[in-house]
Amino acid sequence: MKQILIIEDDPAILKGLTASLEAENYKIKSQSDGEKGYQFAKTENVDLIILDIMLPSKNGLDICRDLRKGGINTPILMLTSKKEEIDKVLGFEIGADDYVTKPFSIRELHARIKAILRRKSDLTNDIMEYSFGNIHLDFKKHEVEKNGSPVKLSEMELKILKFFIQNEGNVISRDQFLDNVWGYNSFPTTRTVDNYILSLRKKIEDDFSLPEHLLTVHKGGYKFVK
Amino acid sequence: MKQILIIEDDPAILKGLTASLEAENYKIKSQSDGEKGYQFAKTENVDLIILDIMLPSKNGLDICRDLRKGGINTPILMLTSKKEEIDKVLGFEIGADDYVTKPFSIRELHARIKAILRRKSDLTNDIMEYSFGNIHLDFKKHEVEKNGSPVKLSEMELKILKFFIQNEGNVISRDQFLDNVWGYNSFPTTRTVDNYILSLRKKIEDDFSLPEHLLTVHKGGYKFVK
DNA sequence: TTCTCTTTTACCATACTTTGACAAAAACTA
DNA sequence: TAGTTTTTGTCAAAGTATGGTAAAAGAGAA
Repeated sequence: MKQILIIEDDPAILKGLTASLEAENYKIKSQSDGEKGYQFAKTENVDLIILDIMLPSKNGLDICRDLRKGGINTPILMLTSKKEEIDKVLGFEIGADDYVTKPFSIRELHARIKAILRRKSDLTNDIMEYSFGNIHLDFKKHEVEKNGSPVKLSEMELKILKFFIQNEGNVISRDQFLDNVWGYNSFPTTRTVDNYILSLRKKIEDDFSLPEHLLTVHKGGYKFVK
Repeated sequence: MKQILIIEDDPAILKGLTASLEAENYKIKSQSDGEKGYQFAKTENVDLIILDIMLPSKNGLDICRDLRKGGINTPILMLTSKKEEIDKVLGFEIGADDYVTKPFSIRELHARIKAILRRKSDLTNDIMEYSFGNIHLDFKKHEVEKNGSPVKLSEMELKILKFFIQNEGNVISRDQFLDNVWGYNSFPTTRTVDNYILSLRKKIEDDFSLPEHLLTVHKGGYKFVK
């Protein structure tokens, strides 16, 4: 079971968070004071730290930065009140992995937690390059080649392809696509997914009507094979 | 079929919601009074609660918090009128799983409902791979092999086989199949089951007329032996 | 504006699901 | 035991849902 450390001073929030996350099968530890939380995070081994920006005695940003300085790479998820604050949170300066701005739903929080944990544990998540068939992908450069010549993929198409690759061989339902590629705040039709599959097939399959890599699984969704 | 409890005092909204969600194949129960809704939620077993924040006699926030305090973890989706209100709604303090702000589209609501329900059911992970005789199954990849070579099973066939495996050795009546594999919302003939058994036997037995794994139990149903 | 990317819509083809008919087997009757 | 009834096996055809596809509508950026 994954362990999560919550550093939060508001007892109401802490209690609610703890209950919700325990219900999702995480083991929760908590600290309500910034300095204590920092010490705890430094010494104890947890899988994820949820950190409120506003804290007594040592604020969240400082904790985060100091942990990173001290070589602690435990993933950190920040709770912030205002959108503006987040600019600093992410990136090198502070080093948090993700953030949610209040108000947020448990669903969103949990989705982000899962995403962070997955990212950390799953090497395929930060694939930068990948090849299959006569296709070569460079996610970093946002470049795709088929038989050596460039093919233009849109942002969405690339994301979908990446998700395919991360789940190579497994059936992925249209809803899974919507959840994972589109996220929790947009709700296109499942048919939208079909259309992306179509255009991806046209771009990367030799014959889009006889796909070899992006296969349909009737009543299941799609799956990618190398 | 998933059951949803709607706690909402505005009859117009309630009626609309009920109709829309019933059309999406949910079973709807409703309460228009806060206190009654709370009692109902506490005693009856539903899969999801949709809760308006503004209610007579006991408001939505209180209901939500009290349910959580009482150890009830049924997912809750809040309906709020103004963005501002949700500050408090948030999972932490109150314990709702998600929220939508009015006005909202049915499609969004439904997408969120699906997402919440899916998340809950994700936790009950089941068999992903299984082998018996010369058959190997991979439910995640949706692949079946007999003697190492691939066999095509439809979604239904796979579900049935899975149900067989989950009840290995036990006699399963045709009605049990219909209830568990088809669900409570479709009513095929029991003959339909026979037909699936037939096609499964053809696909996985060495001699479909002398089955070794999918056995007939006269007057009882079928049973699976490894 | 135009251009590009995203999403919806609608129609069609196809694969899957279900039904119905009849044959075969098993169980019951007397 | 044979005759009758019930249950199951099997196939082919009908019915339905799902996916493929193109084209149009919407959204957003340049």
